[in-house]
Amino acid sequence: MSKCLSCSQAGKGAFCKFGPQSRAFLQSNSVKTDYVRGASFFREGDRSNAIFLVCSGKVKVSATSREGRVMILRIAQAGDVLGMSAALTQSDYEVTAEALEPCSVLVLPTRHLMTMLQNFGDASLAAANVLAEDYRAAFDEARLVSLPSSPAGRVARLILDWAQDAKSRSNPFITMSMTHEELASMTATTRETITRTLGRLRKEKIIETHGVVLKVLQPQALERLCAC
Amino acid sequence: MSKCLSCSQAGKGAFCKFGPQSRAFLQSNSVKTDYVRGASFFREGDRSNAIFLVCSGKVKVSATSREGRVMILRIAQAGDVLGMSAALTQSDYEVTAEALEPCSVLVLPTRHLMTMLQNFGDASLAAANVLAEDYRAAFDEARLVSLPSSPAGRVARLILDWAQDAKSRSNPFITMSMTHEELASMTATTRETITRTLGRLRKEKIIETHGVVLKVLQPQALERLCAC
DNA sequence: CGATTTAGGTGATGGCCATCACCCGATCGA
DNA sequence: TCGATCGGGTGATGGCCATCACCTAAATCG
Repeated sequence: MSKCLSCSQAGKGAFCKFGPQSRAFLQSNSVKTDYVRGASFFREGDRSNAIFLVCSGKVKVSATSREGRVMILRIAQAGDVLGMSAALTQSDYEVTAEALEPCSVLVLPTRHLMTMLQNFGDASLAAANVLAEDYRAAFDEARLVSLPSSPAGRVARLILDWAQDAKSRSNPFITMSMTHEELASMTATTRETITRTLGRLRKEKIIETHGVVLKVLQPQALERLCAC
Repeated sequence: MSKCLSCSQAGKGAFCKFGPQSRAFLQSNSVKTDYVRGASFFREGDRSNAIFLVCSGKVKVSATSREGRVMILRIAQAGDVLGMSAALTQSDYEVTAEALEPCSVLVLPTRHLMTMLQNFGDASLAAANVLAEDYRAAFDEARLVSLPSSPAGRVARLILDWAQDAKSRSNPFITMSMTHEELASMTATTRETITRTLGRLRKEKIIETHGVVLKVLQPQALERLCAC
């Protein structure tokens, strides 16, 4: 695997696998930028003017209602690209992207993105793959929130998703580095319900927690709860 | 606007605006297929092997939980393309596509899609736009279900979205050609709640219905209800 | 170090809505 | 023409969970 020049990592992201031409174009037309924890790349409703290639750090992607209710769509990491949909359709950003950790990012202005897509076939395909990932994240979120019939079920579903993810990395433990508040935003419920639901799952020996580490003891019980 | 050869319509969809080369390729490598009402193009979990260009008819795009709960993602129409994400990532279909009316469709096998994307720049861009639309549909659904705090709020939100849509076609009336059951599937609630909520909105003179035609009398009241 | 903020835990309460059950009218099919 | 099916309407009920309120411990910070 070739290295992603800008990240100096073996990139897994769609934009890390460019050929020499598109890579050179990307390098000379994007600006490397650093964000401190809490800083926003862009906010919901802003006019879109660039896409953001995450080189390091974690990024919270969310949308907010006027009343202040927050929906967390996903947590983006190195290799992910943010703002592609808004840039392609030349519309406002539909989400807010905010650094959860200090982040290093390549910022590629929309006009250069367009040039790149028109000139380099591999870039077009990469853009399509980025959008396919964005779509899956949104679809999974919709599914997570729509299908289980209760908040408790959604929490169960979320834990199951994590478990599957951990399993795919052959790790029996889940590292849950999110606050109850954030979990509530991902499952369309409230902080108190998260606290109580996790407490109940612990008491019923369905899960086990040690600090941020979580272990699933009875996957079937979780599946029964979410029923999806 | 050039005609979409296969639909013989002035196409609005991304795949209706091809140049002569890609259009010819599409024509000679896809198969025109008709589906009767109720027939499935593909079902959730099927191995993906083609994309589907809707030429006429309406298509319900949905996902189902094991327990039978249904989430309707969107209703696709002429010009829309279905199955792009699964084809691009060479994975199983993540949704079920089902004809709500007799449908005429161009079916393009995945291998030909890949060839097309590699050879024609406009096709790659069109694919990216299709994915951007898919993403927006999923995002909007997630937002609709996540942000309003109650089922009644989600119904209000849905009606507001329709109203905006109707307004953009400068039409004061909304044609609601869906059953209460289907509305429930779009708002993650139950048929009874839909019936009762619509009844309440009627009684409070917030909306007015005559058969399938719906008119919003007090948009502000709806916004207060959904609070998003 | 004291003050403040943040994360998490918990009790009380009340309303909403999922569920079950049943009914009615319209449409359809044989 | 008559069941059968489907879409829609409605009552009763009970449980879940959103909301509010308050508390504790830990972290942060001046």
